[in-house]
Amino acid sequence: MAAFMSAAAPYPVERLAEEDTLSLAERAYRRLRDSIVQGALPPGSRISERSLAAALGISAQPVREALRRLEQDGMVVTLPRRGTVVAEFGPERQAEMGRIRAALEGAAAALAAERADAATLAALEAQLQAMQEATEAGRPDLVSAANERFHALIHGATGNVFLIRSLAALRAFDHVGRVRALNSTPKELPRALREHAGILAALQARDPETAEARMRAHVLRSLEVGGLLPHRPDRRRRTP
Amino acid sequence: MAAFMSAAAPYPVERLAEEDTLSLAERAYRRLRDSIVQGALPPGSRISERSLAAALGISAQPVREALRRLEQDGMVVTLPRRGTVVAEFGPERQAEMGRIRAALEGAAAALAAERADAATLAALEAQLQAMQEATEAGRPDLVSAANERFHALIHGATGNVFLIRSLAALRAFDHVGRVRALNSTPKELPRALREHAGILAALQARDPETAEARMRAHVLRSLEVGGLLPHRPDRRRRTP
DNA sequence: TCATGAAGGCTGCCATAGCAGATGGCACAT
DNA sequence: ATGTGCCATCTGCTATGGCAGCCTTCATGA
Repeated sequence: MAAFMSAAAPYPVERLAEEDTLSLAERAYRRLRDSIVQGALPPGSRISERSLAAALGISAQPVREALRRLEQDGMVVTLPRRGTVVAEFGPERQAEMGRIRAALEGAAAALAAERADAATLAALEAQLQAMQEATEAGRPDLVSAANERFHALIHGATGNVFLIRSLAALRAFDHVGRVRALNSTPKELPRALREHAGILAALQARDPETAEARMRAHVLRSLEVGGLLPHRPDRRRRTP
Repeated sequence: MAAFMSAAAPYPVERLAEEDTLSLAERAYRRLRDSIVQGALPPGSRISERSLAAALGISAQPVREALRRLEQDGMVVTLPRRGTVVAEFGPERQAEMGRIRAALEGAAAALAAERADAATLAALEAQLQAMQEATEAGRPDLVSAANERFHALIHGATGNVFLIRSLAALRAFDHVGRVRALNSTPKELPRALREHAGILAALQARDPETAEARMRAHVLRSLEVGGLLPHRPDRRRRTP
């Protein structure tokens, strides 16, 4: 049970909120989510509200809330009066979640193109610049951080709670696959940079359709690089 | 507080599970959600865990869980130690949720095209037939019911919990607008029928791209008919 | 040997009680 | 009349305990 005592978590965006002021349920949720995506809690692991609460040193109530959220995210499945188990997500599950994320990121980009204010656009430009410098410096870790912030800014620009929460869960889901994609080939970093620039251009031009298409293609291609989706050179076949 | 005592709920799909065996939290969630989307709890209404629990005749714990889920759905917003309030969702919010739903429904259709089994395809054909007959009989209510089941079948065919839950929340969100769209003009029913037929054809052809495109267009157009999105005759402008 | 069933230990679920933080009003001083 | 500090009262949040199902187990009987 020492897994829950791990210190760091790889999602700097959410760290902005003070760790101490967060509710116990929220902390338990993030901790469990990180433990699952990092493999500390492999699929099939049985999770008991009581024992987990004891391991975390808190009551069973916040733990229960955290498990409920994880269930909504599809990370655990609980049979009533039976137990809660970490869900199985093999490659096909990962691919599913990735395609769903591509769709939602596209919708977020479209909405952001309509209502992003000047400050947000400036912040996006700053993150793009940071990504550029990190790319030239050959620092994939900094690129990854700027990448996360870039997307988080777009999510926030929509002002839609449902979208923000869903995308936060989905991005946490395949965070590991995303950094792996960035480190795959040396050509990957500048390509991601170019795509981000294209997305930002569409946002500045207030063009929802283009922003959505580019963002969607960006996510899908990063999934292919990460090995979660098969490469599809031909996407033009149609049904009569 | 008699609003929570209302009997019927307009989502026949979820009624398949026995009402008695559902947890109190689940029942409270659906009840509150229906009360909100039907306007019984207008935006800005303050909701107290305790008083609401007393009105429902249950403890505060299940009510709290229901409120957390509604918060994830973006229907309520709660300030810590301050209170919970029904969120404001004017036309622009409705439009947002509609576009998000279009994106997710598209993803669901794409996944369903890959892994829907023969039984599901047959069931979809049956619902299409039912929709056809209801259309010819001039029964918009039956068309609406078959419509909901058609989409629910596709959602279930994906086998993705996250997708299923998200779409259930989104569809509950603008259920009223959807029936209004179906009853808008007499040409609407056969058009929806044709679009469904086209989607099913793409599913049977195992063509994810076409299925996604058609489903997405179908949802977007129904949103336009419902007045939630402006009509966009030209969608081909691009950013250089 | 094998079916059976009762008991104990699990599980998630719910009710109750009490906590700290936030709010509004009121008395008081300026 | 206005600013100020205190207190009753509200809120969401958490801890504790007990409930009803589910599952395993082992003694009992045929």
